[in-house]
Amino acid sequence: MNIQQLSNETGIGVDALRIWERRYGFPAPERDTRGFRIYSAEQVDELRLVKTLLDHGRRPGKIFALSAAERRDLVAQLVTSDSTSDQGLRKLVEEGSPSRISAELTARRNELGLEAFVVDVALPLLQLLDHGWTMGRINVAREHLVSDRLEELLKRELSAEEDNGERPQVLFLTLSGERHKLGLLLAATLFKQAGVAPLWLNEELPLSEIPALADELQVAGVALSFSSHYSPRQAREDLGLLRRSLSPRIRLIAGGQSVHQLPSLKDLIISTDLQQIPQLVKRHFLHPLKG
Amino acid sequence: MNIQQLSNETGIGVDALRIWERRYGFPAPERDTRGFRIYSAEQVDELRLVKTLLDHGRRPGKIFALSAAERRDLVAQLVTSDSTSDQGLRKLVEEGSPSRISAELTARRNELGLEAFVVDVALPLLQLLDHGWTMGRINVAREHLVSDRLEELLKRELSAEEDNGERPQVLFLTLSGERHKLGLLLAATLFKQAGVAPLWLNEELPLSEIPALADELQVAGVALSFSSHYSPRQAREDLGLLRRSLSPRIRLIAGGQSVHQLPSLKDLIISTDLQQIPQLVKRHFLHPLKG
DNA sequence: ATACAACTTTGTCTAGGACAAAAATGAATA
DNA sequence: TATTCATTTTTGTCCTAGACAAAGTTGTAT
Repeated sequence: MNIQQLSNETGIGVDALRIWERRYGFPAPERDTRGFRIYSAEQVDELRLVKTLLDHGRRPGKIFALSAAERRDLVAQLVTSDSTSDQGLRKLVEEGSPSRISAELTARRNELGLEAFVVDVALPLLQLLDHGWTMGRINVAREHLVSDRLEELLKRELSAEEDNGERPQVLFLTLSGERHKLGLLLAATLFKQAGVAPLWLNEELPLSEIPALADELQVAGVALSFSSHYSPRQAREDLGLLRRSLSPRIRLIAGGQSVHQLPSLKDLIISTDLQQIPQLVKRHFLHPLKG
Repeated sequence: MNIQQLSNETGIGVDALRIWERRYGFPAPERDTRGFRIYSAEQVDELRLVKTLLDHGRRPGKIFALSAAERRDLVAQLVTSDSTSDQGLRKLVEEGSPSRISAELTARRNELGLEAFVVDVALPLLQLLDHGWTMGRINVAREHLVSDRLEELLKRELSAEEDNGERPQVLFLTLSGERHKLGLLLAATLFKQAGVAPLWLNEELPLSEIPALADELQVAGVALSFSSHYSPRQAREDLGLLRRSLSPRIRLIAGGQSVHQLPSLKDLIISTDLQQIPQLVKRHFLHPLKG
């Protein structure tokens, strides 16, 4: 695998890969006849672990000071503890066929109702996927297979017709560079359940486009999420800028890893817990004066 | 805008941008205090046009020999869909509300049937969006708003239950780094209409994961698309590698800009025309012995 | 404990060079 | 005239190595 492909697969920049080799001597790929780097499958796996550690806030200097085994242990420690006791769910993730997965998820959704499904099935499922993937228990393909079925189900819920037409509209989207959308999708589903009309924008949008769009669509709020891939600093800066350029009557809601320990900004709603979304919606959208 | 952002927006590689400046003196961006390139909005627009010309087969040497006005004229000439006579569609793109867009698209789909809808509405719509965007007529937000509604509709078609269970399964996906999925989604819809059972993977997948997945799912084929953002060179290499690592009985289908002028590989089906998908499916999937 | 200054780490940019692959050109042949 | 083949030109992706601001860490003084 060449350096460009590796960069695509891991999300680590080409320049970073080269300078790590210069400074830390790792990764040290083979070279082809032209002197071009060729990375082995083992190096790719190793770099995936490195990326996970980076996403959890460790710095390269520390990471490369560890042995491969120590890195593995550390990752195991950091990744959300694998305490999901739902064996059915685990089995589904590890070996279910696409149609089995869809069927099982749909069955659970109907049995539990949407709200309980999101909190007790969808969220644990995401954690299971995340954990299984970083530890190498399940491969990327498997992860996508499962998460795509969940996404399909949730999107269907989102686009289903509602009873009345006078709900406040809320725009759900991610900024350019933020590719993790499933968490936000869970939130959007709960928002809908709680009484708003979610408008889901699937594609990432440059910050500068948002104020005009929100204005044009006359939404009551804009909800964003920032996964661990997004630097917290950047998230804070973006949210500040967005708050200032957005009309004051439009509520701004942020969620996701990178926003958990954010010093709260003025007129910014931070949502760290899916379970509190119903209250959040009531307070900020349905009975705004009582809040 | 810095060089990395520009590269993301235009799909032109960072190295290409720098070497064009070295060789042709264009683009010649301002520099900040550190000597870093800063591209102006005009240069970004200009480079979008350049990219369009490249995608139409012109070579940089020729492109940069032209004046800005000549380039604009040439693009106007080359871009097909300005001739889309469907004024309703154009108006919808430029000023329809999300719900209006969804309603209109659904109405047309029901009126025309799926096949005609894809060919006569969805495809022209994509071209209209692409054209409007390259010429600066519509902004990113608007483009996403419209394309997301179309995506929603098509996904619903894809996940709708079919009559019988014995269709050959085909896996639809894009490789890591390829983010344009709508063209492939149109194709998948037509594949379904023509009698295969499409399995849509929404998230990009590393090449190396595909053979095992295809095997596990027992699919009859794998379909990929490569937009103009994907370098044709890379596309060819990837397809060659995939062909070699995929079980020979699994058909491999490729589509998209970057694959149009590809010297045909052995045992690779290249699909450049949506209209021919029904025949393609018949020949390769339904009556494979007659082909 | 908190604030501030000094130091260290890090990734993204810079420049210019090399070279294979693709495209264009030209010459020779059918 | 059309087709093949060899040569030349064009082109983008990789290479090395250096610079520096921004982010993170440490140490000191309040």
